[in-house]
Amino acid sequence: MLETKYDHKKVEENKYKTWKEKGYFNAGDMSKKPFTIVIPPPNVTGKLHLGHAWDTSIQDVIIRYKRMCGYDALWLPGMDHAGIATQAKVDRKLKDEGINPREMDRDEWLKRAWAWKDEYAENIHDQWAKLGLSLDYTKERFTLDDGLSRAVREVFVKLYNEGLIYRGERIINWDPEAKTALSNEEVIYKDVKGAFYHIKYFIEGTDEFLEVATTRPETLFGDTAVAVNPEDERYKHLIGKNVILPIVEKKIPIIGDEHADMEFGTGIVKITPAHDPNDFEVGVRHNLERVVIMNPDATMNELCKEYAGMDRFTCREKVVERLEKDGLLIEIEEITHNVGHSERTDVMVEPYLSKQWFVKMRPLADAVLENQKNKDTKVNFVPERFEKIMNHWMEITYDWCISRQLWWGHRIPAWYKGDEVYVGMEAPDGEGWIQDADVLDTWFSSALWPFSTLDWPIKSELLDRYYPNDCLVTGYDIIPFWVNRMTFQGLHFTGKRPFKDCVIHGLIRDKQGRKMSKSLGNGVDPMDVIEKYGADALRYYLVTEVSGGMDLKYDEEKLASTWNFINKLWNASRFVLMNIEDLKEEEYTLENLKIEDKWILSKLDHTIKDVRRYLDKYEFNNAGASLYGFIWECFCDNYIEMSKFSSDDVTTKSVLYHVLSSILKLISPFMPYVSEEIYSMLPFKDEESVTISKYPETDSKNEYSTNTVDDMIEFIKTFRTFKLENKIGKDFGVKYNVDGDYRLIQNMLRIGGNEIINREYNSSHDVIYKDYSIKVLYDKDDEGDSETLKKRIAELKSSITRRQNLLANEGYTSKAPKNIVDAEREKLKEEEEELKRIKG
RNA sequence: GGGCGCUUAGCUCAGUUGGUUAGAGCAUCUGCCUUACAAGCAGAGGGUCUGGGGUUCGAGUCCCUAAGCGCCCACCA
Repeated sequence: MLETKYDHKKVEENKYKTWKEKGYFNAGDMSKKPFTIVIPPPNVTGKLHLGHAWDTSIQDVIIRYKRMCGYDALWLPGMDHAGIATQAKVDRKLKDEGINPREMDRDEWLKRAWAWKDEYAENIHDQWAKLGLSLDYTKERFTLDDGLSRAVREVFVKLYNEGLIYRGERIINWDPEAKTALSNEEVIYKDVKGAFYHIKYFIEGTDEFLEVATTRPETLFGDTAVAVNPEDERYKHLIGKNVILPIVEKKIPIIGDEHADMEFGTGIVKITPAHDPNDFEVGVRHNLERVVIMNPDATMNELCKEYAGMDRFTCREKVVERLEKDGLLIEIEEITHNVGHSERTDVMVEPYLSKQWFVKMRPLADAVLENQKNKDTKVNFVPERFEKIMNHWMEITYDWCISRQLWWGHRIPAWYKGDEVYVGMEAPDGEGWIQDADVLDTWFSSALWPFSTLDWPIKSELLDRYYPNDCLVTGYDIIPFWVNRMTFQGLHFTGKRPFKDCVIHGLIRDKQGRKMSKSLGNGVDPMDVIEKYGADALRYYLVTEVSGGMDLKYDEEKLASTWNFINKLWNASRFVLMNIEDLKEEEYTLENLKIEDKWILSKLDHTIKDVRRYLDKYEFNNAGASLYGFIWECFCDNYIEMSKFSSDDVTTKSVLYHVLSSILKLISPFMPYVSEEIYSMLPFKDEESVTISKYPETDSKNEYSTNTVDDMIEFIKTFRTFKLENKIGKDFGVKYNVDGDYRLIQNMLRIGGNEIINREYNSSHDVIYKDYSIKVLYDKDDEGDSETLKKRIAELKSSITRRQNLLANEGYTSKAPKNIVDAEREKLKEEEEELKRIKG
């Protein structure tokens, strides 16, 4: 028998291991229709956070539901090598050991990185297990696996041969800490206090100067022109002349270019083509020299005279001091502006001229935009609005910088010999070829995840059967990084969308609404939550708390209340199990149903219908609310109470059994542990585990009208309210004013017998609801109608007036749908009758 | 600058294609140890749905508009 209290620790012990050993999570039943989800691979950098718990819980609910619905459900697990993030962590660890990672042999370093990966992958496995995720580990993948690496090379080589990958010298976002290029998506813009330095650039051979305003005076070493707008009346006559570059004392031309905004600042811009993306474009138009003035670590290089070797920020100070001394500094205007920072290392990104590999995005993005117009082949976002985010990105996207100056990742399959470049799956024959030292952006391999995990480019059974994936679940924050890229790569290489549905959830925030982050220290470890409330509570809370796509404010009180809900289910089960202990399978029957049996079976049927409908639409909050209401209100508060008066009846037992086992199945995708625990204690069952049982289906046999019992319940409530408001204790009498079936009402109110009048009372009151009317006899000191009665009369009167007015309105009766108007008339009639009865 | 979201009970959130008197959990108040559960039960109170305008017989829901909060994208010499 069950303990009186739900103990999540006991319940969640050992079950996962059994499920895994039994192979419940393994896909491959070819007789069934496949349903696939591929997990968003977590980074092997560390622990899973609450966001992962949310993301994976949603997926587990979907996949368990589909599995129970009879699909060959594959949920493929895997992890991401997470290039820059992992490399930074491994480097830090090495530094802590006193080792300079960049002085290590590359292969030695990689050994350390793989050791790190193994360690953290185990952590993640443990956490997945605690969460109870039904992953098919036989198909687990890692982005650096041989197969996936092959897929990466294949894609690189093909895109290169198609002219969609190229190598070029461009201004890229440079992370001086990690010393690597970054993509635009890896740059976070933050408001930073800075200044406009107004500097005099003297016009060659004159005493006149141009007032140039810049936020980055230290880059003047790389200036190769000064631009004014060609339409600018103030300066256009100067175009073609030269200015003397301060400190450097070099002549540079004044050019006319539309990049110079007449309205902004002084209208004069210094042009530094090697250190600013806009200036780079200007440089291309005017054929300007590109002078790189920094080293990869963002210190100034040898072109910067005595400033060489200085950090860029120190250099700025020194240059400003020097300009001031030379009388070239006009003004320092303090401003706040947006400056790019590296997503991973948080250092200020340096726009930097360097040779990198790029994916030419335009044709790939256009293909996505085209495909999204086709209802049958598009990626369906849930909620729909997130499609706009992808489409917008596709519209404005520009070439993707994919090379990273890191060690941890897929080596770029390009080899160089002098000026020759070879791109191929394997190293070219012949002597003297040197492979590109760089690796690919992590997201390059992630972009292939939906099919590279299924053996692509090998045309295997896996790929054939499980691709496209049915569903992808992820947060809206990684649509640009990942969803978009999977979509264009999927389309380009398989000719199909990578997944049919893309279910988007929000971010987890703290109680104040702030994003959870390491720096704020407001993060919550899902393992701590599981320790305290159990995985079932955490899962149910996360999955059902908010509607789709919304952020979730983490609130521990809600977990406590979810725990209470499970405890309620636990105790209801305890009651049922106690009552059906002796129920034999062969006795089980749903014949000879009493009215309350029909009522609960019908309510169950509705719940099944709702939950299925909501789950099919990925509306987990609605599914949760539906289950919660059914379990607590319909089953516990009403049916169980009613059943206590016919507990020896084999039909009652059968109904209790039927409803409980249905509840366990319905809730199993959300709460796999507790449902399993209780299911295992049923006297007989369809399957050895609820995990592999069949998800309940609606049954037209159970479509009974629930009105009668609903009305009785309303009557019971009215009666109780009356008693409470009039402080009536146990001493009162009742008289039945109207004939009818009062059995349930009597039982629930414990007023057994048709008539109880123990003695004379000085007061009485009719409690009436719809077809039921009971006179309550009691002692009362003061006179007059009871509050309950007054309230009901007032309620009825106002409602009747409202309905009369509504029905008198011709616009309403002529334009509103007939069934709604009829229902209105019907209700009016009922209320009028009730009022008449009350007033006697 | 462009776009998106949010604003509903004290708090956290639901609210299907417009259709009774807007719901839930927590919190509050009242009464209960009623043998499944006091982490519970039975009740109660609490909302001019951010403001303004419009469409409609009818608006929390659709349209316009204003405000506050949050996010995304772009620009910022």
